[in-house]
Amino acid sequence: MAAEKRSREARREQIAEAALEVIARHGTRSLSVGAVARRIGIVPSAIYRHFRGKEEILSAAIGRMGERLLENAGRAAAGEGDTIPRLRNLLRDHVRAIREGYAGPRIVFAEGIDGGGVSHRMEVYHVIRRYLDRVAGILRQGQRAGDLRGDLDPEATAVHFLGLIQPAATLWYLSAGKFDVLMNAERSFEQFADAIRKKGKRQRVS
Amino acid sequence: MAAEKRSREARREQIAEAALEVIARHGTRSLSVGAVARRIGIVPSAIYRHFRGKEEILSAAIGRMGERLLENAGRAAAGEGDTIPRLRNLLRDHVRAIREGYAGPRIVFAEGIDGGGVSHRMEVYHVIRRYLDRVAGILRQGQRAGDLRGDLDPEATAVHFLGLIQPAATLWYLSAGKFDVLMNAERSFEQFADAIRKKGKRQRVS
DNA sequence: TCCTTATGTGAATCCATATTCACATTGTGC
DNA sequence: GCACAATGTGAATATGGATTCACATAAGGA
Repeated sequence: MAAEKRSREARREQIAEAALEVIARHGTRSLSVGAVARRIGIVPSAIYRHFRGKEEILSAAIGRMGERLLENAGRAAAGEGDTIPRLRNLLRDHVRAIREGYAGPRIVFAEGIDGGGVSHRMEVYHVIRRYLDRVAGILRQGQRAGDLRGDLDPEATAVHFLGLIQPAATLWYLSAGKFDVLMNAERSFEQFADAIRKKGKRQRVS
Repeated sequence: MAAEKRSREARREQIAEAALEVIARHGTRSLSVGAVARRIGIVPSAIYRHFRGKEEILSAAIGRMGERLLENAGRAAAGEGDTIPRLRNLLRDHVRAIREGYAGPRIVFAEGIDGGGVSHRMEVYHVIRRYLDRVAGILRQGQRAGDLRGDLDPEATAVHFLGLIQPAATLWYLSAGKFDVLMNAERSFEQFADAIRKKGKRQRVS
């Protein structure tokens, strides 16, 4: 039973997407060339027509995952209104992504990824760093707008923001979805918001 | 070159410890029966005299790791004086463990662990939950002592506490130690402390 | 329509890892 | 000292995954 041929571009996209889906569904450790091929409906060796090997697939998948993560943060950065609700919305986006089973949160928040060398770690690291820069940007905006304390360090606070969701995500994955990620993330967020809000500051009307 | 024979008990301890050392040094994905055996200086098949298989080694390693994590939290719980410095000390213990290269943080904070089934995920999950219960206990003590806000939810706040260090740890591992885990964890901690401290409360003298 | 190239298939190869098994050696108890 | 059990060794086996390779087929261009 021969699969339909696809153009190089189309197949590369499909392969990278299938890799993310395998990760999302079964975890990063279950990613194999075979699993990706099966998901698409081709044989494993066909994959090598489009990617030089597993390492290249991983890089493509990480790149994709990173774009989506940055999109989320970019949306929050581009939004209008008071900073804290925007950050809350970003947090909720992450919770939604976790629950709906996207691969990005699983890689970043819970399991890491490794296909044979340091290079993927650095790729994931740079994805996270770029994301944190985005969040730090939002925090700086908030400071300029007078929503947030002027004395907070945007970079370190962005790391803290990431920590509002990471443990909840980890526990959600470990418990196969039983842990209440939303409630915990939001409770943590309220404490965080309390700490970063400029004192005496009321919420601006958006 | 024959290795010295060891009693069952001694060897089991040695194997479990070697497993944690392999993880600490090279990450959870590099754990193999062979790597453990090499670390000890015996052949891989000798391992099966003492453990039924890799899965049992993993369980022993997770158990050990869990005990150490709980010890740390237990020390903070048993300490005296104001709650917030005790939590800060606990946080610093974690940072130290990360930097000194213990396996526990690597498993819990960054990479997870998997040897073939759901069972290890649940083991790690339970380790973390027991740890969080310990931290929640410290928070309750703090509430009763009047150090902390009475309206904070101890369980959710314990999750937040975990989030003060987890992203920093993840980034530290991903960057092979380049990320400043201490500074970031402490900055996050200051915001956290601000949010949970009972208002108008001065630090008790210990 | 024909030819060439791109892509898919199926078999084979290689490698690493987990594990079993038969033999060897050491340590303990009588 | 001897016998037995426990533990270590080294070879073999099984499995899964990554990858290569020769052949097959489809698609695009002349």
